[in-house]
Amino acid sequence: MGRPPCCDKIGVKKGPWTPEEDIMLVSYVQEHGPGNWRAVPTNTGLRRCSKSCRLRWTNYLRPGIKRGSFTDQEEKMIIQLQALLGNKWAAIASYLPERTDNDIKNYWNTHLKKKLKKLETSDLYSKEGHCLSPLVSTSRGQWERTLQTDINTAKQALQNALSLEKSSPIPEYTTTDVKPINLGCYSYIKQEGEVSTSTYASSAENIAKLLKQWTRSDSTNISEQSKASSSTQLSSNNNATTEEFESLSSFESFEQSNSDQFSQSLTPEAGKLHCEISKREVDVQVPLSVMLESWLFDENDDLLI
DNA sequence: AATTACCGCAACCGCGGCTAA
DNA sequence: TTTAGCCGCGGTTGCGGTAAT
Repeated sequence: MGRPPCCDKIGVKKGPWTPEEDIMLVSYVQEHGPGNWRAVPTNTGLRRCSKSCRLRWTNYLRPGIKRGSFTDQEEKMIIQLQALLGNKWAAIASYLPERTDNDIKNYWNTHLKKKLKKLETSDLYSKEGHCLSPLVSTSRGQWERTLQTDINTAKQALQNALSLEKSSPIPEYTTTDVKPINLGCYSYIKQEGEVSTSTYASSAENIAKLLKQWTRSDSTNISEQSKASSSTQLSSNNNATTEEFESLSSFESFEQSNSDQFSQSLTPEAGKLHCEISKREVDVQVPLSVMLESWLFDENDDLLI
């Protein structure tokens, strides 16, 4: 099936986004909310295809995206969720709402895959007598045993991660952890020589301001628009703005709005976990770690057949 | 100092699911 | 029922930065 690419129209721009384009896109999304992407290029005058606009928003401009290096907890979660779900990056990302699926996918491909490969070949690993990926198993029975072990391993690792989190909470995401500016845009600036770094910074601030105003003035609409924010890289060079964004930690609404879609794409195990999380989030604001813990250590868990 | 190799990340591409006409 | 178009996802590519030689 498939369809011809939407981006081979004449005059459609490709490549890194400029700050100006970012502002145009953010302004539009503020006004109309995310969605109806096909209308974006027409209504904004952006010479980008709708797909590119959506991607730019979801992977970069969307409020609440955490940038910088992954924490140990995040890393462990990704490893175990990957073992459970496979390369379902969007589903995995739903458990790490501050990370985009693209980020997680990149991190997996560039770091974790190698790490696990090393682990696989190491003596320690062979002593364990199992592997994290069911792909290496051939027979169904083998696969099921592997899956069982994987789930147990996942639980154990998450238990460790969560107990770690209790004793030493996940560090606050400070401005020092954040790249001051986007490298892609920075490279554009360097290449084109049209605008200086300070100009970009000012543009980034503008975007942050736009987002700030949006989240303030339209707070009732935020959940409907499936968007909320905690902090954003775009405001990283503006401490006051960052703090304001951190106070708006309502990614749960975003999670909730996509809950059904995510659940459908998950395995029964992960689906149950996800539904459980979603359900509880509706009732009360419970920390993710507590919900995970609850699911992980539920003695009546009937999924581990 | 110059060149090469590798790494990380943003963005693109193609496909499948879904839905409305 | 068929077809066309939109959306979202996963895989892949391209490019800038940086470490190694």
